[in-house]
Amino acid sequence: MDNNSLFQKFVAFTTSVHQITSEISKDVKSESLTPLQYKILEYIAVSQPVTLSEISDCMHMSMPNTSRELKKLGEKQLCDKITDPADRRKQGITLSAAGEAMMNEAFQHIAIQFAERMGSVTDEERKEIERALDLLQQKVFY
Amino acid sequence: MDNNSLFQKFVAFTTSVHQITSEISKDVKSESLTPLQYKILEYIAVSQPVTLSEISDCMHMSMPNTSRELKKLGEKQLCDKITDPADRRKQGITLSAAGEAMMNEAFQHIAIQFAERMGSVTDEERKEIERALDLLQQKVFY
DNA sequence: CGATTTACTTATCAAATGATAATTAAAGAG
DNA sequence: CTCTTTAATTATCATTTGATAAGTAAATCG
Repeated sequence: MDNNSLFQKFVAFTTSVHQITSEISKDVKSESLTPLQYKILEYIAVSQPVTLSEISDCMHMSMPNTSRELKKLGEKQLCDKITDPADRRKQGITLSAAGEAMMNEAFQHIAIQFAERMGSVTDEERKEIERALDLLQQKVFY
Repeated sequence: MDNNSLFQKFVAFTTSVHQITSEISKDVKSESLTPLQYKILEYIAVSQPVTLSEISDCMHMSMPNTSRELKKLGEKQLCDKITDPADRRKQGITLSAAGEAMMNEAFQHIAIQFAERMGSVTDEERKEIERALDLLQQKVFY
């Protein structure tokens, strides 16, 4: 059962990834944002412009709940909705300037934590790590 | 800024890991268990025996809330508490037989999903993947 | 055109989770 | 033996999140 030992490693690995990412982005959550709202902003940031339905699908939440949270984000001036001229039922959602600023700051903060963690890594190791990330992303986490 | 491109990869990678693990373990959640309760059981499963304080620390939840959830898990007969004879304030928490059974089934299910995903991977690739997992766990997600 | 479907909204309710204060019992310090 | 600290519990409340029913407006179908 070689496959089984690989699975063990997979489980241990994903557990570590969850733990480390949560640690790294622990105090990123701007007050005034719930965890869910932060995650939605994160998703918008990397996928914008995006529709409500897409958010609903990708984040596994119902349309009504998605609508509610997005309304709150809109009220907080963190994202903009633009009605799609080609299909006026759809709304293209993007980060507002304030939203971009907030997310930039958040990513900045995460980047610093990451840099600290990577601190004493040689160039050679850095390349190895990069190759390993590519490999796993391609063969396992696609 | 070579470090920056590595960071980009890191973010993309961790996002993928979260997405794939959530997909793989999507319908594992036994009804009658809340997500939090499932995560706690998962933690107990890999770290048992464990104290309440440890769960509280590692899962970033307050003692009262930890106590509440553990009480529920106890009522559901999924875990046992054994008072530490050396320090009778502490409780060693383990999975009950039923808890073990449930978690075995859950892991089994995840293992199958994983095997499907790994399906057409050669022995050589498998070894590369294993090395990549080891490397990243050691240098990044420690 | 009328009927149906799609994208989204509003309202409401229930459950899950987070936060705090107060309490108990055991252990450790002086 | 007191005093303090530690581990855990109980009770309570607020907030967050999930689920469902019903409604609106635009698009599409026939």
